[in-house]
Amino acid sequence: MAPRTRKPERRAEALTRERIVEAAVELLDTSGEGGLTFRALTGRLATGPGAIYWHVASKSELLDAATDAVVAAALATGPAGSAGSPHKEIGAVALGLFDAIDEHPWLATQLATQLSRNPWGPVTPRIFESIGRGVRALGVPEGGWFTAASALVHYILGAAGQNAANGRGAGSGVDRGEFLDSVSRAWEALDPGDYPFARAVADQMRGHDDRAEFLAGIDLILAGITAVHPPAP
Amino acid sequence: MAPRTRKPERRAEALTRERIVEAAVELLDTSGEGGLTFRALTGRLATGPGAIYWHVASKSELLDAATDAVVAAALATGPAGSAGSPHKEIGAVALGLFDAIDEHPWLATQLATQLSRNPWGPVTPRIFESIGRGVRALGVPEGGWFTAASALVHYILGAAGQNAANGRGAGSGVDRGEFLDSVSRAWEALDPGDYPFARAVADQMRGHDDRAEFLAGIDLILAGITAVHPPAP
DNA sequence: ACCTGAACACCGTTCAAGT
DNA sequence: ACCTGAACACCGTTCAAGT
Repeated sequence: MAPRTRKPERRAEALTRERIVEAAVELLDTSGEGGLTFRALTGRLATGPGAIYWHVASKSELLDAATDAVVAAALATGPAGSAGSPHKEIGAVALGLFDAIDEHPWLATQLATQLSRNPWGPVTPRIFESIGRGVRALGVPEGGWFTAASALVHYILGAAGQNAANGRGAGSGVDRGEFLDSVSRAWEALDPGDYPFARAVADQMRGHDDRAEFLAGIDLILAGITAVHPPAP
Repeated sequence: MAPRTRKPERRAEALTRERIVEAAVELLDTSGEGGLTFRALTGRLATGPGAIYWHVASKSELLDAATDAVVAAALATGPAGSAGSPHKEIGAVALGLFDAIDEHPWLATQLATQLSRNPWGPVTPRIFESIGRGVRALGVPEGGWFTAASALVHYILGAAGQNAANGRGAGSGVDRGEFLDSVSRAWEALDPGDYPFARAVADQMRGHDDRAEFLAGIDLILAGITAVHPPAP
């Protein structure tokens, strides 16, 4: 037993970048964005801050790594091309990200922060790739790939951010229906001269289903792509 | 002179919530997101932290107020309905936000943060209203208003966040062409098995124009809206 | 090469005290 | 009602020292 110590893979003791990122994700999931501190991290990993800084350059690098790890996992489900149609495949990828944000609420803010600080980091090509395959399968001519994929990616990230706080009501304690109702009433109470549209739409907002609405937006963009690039007959 | 002191409006000395928000925006513009601290703020306003806390509940409320102020200003240009067509009007609103983020780079992160923390705060109805008027003018039936406006708003916010760092190269010191070129080469160097699409599209990415690409995405969504809701003959 | 942990500079926020 | 400013708790990061 314990013969050569050649591959101590399973040792929980070894401090690696991976283990640090893992612990960071757990802390973020458990205690939210404010929960990730070097104090909490050293406590959980039973080390000092110096040990963490040996593997990771800064807190923001750690956050980037956590974000990348969660996004990669979200995009890895669904073996690429598994869905029936390109349309469905794009929807599946989008919903994968949507659900990841639902499970890891900190991801919305962090994705936005990371993408606006470093828009061309590792996360962007990951998402582009998953969406892009669907775009290509849709029959869009090569010249339109970048624009079509960009539009979808931007929509997905924007929508995901906006819908993040709507989650399954986890933590907030307030019922989602009640919450939307109060927002809807707030919109109805806006100045009629300044906000005619918001008031008119308040009722639709009240009853809307995040997921369905999210997919309806995808459908709208796909319809636009098809209209601009009609499939060959 | 100085007869009754009834309306000391112009006195620079009076500390008001407005003046605090104004100073916060200036600090953010000058020194970036990290530049807004209560120390810097008290220095600039010549007071103590307690004075600021009398007018503002917390730093995050102050950030929200700064965001709202800048967004309101960005949407206020263009007297609503001034553009020729609904299509152009939506484009103008979108570009207004796009440019605001270009001028205030911190706005991208802050918008994303605020919208994912409090998606139904004052900023949302503002943007919805501006976009929504265009949607209505487009002839979309009332039942489709919420979905169409949501799709546009989400796209705009997502794209704006992603493009924020591309600004006029202000601060970075690196030429934009050079920068995109290096990113493009990085994408071309990705694993061919894992990233076929990203590699194929790297060249289009290299030469792309943010603004034009942004508007092309708007066009795509508008085409989708028109396809789903064909205008009455 | 990897880890320890005390120390540093700085932060948001509070609050008793003033006017 | 509005402002002052010292004090508090906490944070990310560093670094001389250990193994």
